[in-house]
Amino acid sequence: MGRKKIDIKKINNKNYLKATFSKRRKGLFRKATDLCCLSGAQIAIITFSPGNKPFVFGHPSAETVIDRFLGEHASCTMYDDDDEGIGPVDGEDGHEDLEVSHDEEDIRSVDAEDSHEDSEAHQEEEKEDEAGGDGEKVSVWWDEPIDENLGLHELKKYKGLLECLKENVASKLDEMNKREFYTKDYLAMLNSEIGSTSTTCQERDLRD
Amino acid sequence: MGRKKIDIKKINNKNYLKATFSKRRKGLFRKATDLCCLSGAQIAIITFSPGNKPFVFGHPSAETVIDRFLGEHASCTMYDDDDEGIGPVDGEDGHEDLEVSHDEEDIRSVDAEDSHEDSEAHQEEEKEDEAGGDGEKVSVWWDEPIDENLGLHELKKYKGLLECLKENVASKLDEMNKREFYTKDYLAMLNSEIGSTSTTCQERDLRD
DNA sequence: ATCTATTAATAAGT
DNA sequence: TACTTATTAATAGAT
Repeated sequence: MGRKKIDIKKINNKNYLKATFSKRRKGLFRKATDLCCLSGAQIAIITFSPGNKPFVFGHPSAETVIDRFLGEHASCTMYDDDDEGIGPVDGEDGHEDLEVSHDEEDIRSVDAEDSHEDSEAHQEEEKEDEAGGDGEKVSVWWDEPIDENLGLHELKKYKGLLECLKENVASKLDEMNKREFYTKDYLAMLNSEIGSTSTTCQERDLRD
Repeated sequence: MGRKKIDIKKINNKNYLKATFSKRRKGLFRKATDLCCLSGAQIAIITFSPGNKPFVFGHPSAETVIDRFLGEHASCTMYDDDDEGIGPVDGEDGHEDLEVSHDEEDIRSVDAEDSHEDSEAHQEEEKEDEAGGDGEKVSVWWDEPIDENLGLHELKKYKGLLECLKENVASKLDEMNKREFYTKDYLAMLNSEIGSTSTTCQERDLRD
């Protein structure tokens, strides 16, 4: 899709790599946004750029979707790494037959890149401590640059921690599910938003 | 992008909704695949369709990326004996300069849909027990019957991708080995996989 | 699921 | 990095 067809293989030129990642990442998030809007599906996208900066997209929020995902296979207590079980995700809903029980519309994404921080945030009901204005790299964890030169070592080191986290998430999620997912009136909010923009998508772009 | 421009707003017609979700979800995953291939970025996408069926894409695996994401935010009870700065946020980054410390190449995704279950999977090093097939809805791609209409088209389509992955793995593996990270012989595995099947991608499709 | 007409995304170039 | 434009890629509607 460009002046010239390109092979889908690893790009080595750093500048080209960055430019391409940036463009395509945006395109990917745009696609996700469209899909969410059209179908009401819940989507979470977590990306670690070539520079290892996290960019995350989520509807209703990355955490919500991730929790649901983890919760659906982590119904038990433990799971070693050998359990790659994308488990039988049937769980709670009997046979929704396309019925979207909770149809909130809220799309958000947060990302961070070396020399470019670009966040697209969308309506939300809470969490909005602030973002941005802290000079250049900002502050809220979910909207943070979050960078560290970690590697597999770190990942390994936190393996246990993560497992613990997963457990917590699993139980929390379970609790949440029992209470009904989210009862917030995203829709109403959304409608008002859509009324003016036809899209719930807002985009912030903080250059460094 | 079609015979006619459509508004990006909630689709109500169920059949149209399903068809659209299906098409676009595939498009989204394809985009993610391309982005991974081109940039080597780690990406995880979790989707819950309108029918609440999970579809997940991950490179190197959804869990890997999710864990990394959660780990970086994990501010809970972590017992890190070595302060390696995974800290939530900031401070200062070492300016990774695009260096991808650990870059295994493996793209996988698993999904399930009411009337359509489609899984695209690629190389992996282990994990292949698991049960999952919990009846009819979901299942784990690596433990599925895979009998019905195999998506040969998809398979062909990923042929080139796999080749690309193999290439990447080769170079990355070399780099990795030097650093002690992973010692597994991904390359050998990859080669045998690609060599024998021309594609490591399997696709299942269960109509309802 | 397939097949085209069209629109959308994007590689290069600026 | 943000635009612009020529092309390719994705996909809406129809089969």
